[in-house]
Amino acid sequence: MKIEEAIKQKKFKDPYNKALVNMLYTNSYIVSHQGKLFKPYGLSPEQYNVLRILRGMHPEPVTVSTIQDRMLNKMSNASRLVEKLKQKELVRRSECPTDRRQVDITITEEGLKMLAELEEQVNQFNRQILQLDEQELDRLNDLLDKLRG
Amino acid sequence: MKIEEAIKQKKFKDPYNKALVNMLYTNSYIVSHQGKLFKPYGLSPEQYNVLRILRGMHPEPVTVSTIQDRMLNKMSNASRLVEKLKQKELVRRSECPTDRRQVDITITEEGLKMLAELEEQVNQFNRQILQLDEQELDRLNDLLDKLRG
DNA sequence: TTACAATAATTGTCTATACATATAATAGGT
DNA sequence: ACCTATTATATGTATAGACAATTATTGTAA
Repeated sequence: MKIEEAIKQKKFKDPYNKALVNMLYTNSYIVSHQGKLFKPYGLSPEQYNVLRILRGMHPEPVTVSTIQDRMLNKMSNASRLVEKLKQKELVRRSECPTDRRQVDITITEEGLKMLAELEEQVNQFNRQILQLDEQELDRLNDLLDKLRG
Repeated sequence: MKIEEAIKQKKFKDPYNKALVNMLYTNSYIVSHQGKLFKPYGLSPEQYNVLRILRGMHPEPVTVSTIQDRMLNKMSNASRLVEKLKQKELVRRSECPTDRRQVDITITEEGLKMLAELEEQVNQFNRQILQLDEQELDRLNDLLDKLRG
């Protein structure tokens, strides 16, 4: 469906405005569906992302600031997300031996198990939610990379 | 900057995963900059969007559910956003004469004035934040429209 | 070594999203 | 007219995003 129909706006000021609106709308479309996928597991999309980051380094621990660096949303609060994951026993925190300011975060076995359970569903979801073929995905990735300058 | 560098992830499972991550990351990039633009005016991006919707219909009033329909984020809470705008006297609420369940929302003169002040800044912002030429913007719009199926 | 700047993480506050539920008014069928 | 379903809006609650401020620790330079 064209963005004009989706938000019932016939005209846009210029292609810049249209593309910006289209980005925001499409993101909201993706995120709202994604939320439903993770909900049965009691995870938010950002919590899932943090688990992915931790698994990528496992069994090495990762500091909170490194998590922050790699998060999709740089402004979100890694400290609090980690706290939520810890309450669910999906991650472990320990004082960093070389720098007492830092906190080492490690994914637990339960965390890894949850990711494994989600793996196939997430792959299917990605294919379903993005109705593009591989060539179009490549073009989209290029355009987004260029968009950010 | 390529998405791989931006979030320091060397590889992605497949192009679907990469495009999804790229969408989320790029959206976050846009929204965080957009927030700074509106902040001096005490508006959030969604509040701005609601004002735009109301201006589009002015001087006709618009019901809360119509606003909801046209919002970029369909899951957000139009009722509360309108309440915030009313506190700033940027919109007016009045009972709909033909259906007492509905509430007619109209943008005030102050609301129109604020939009007018923002107009040029927003246009410049859109051009700055999207580092693409017009042909690329068209392609991006097409891909996003197709993406949503 | 002491003083000050820089860094890592946490906490507080406001706004917004997501979603469930509540309240009130209207529409439709009998 | 009456009952019920639907619709429009509002409200409650949990999570998250944006951003300022705080605390604790480390680095650095006089």
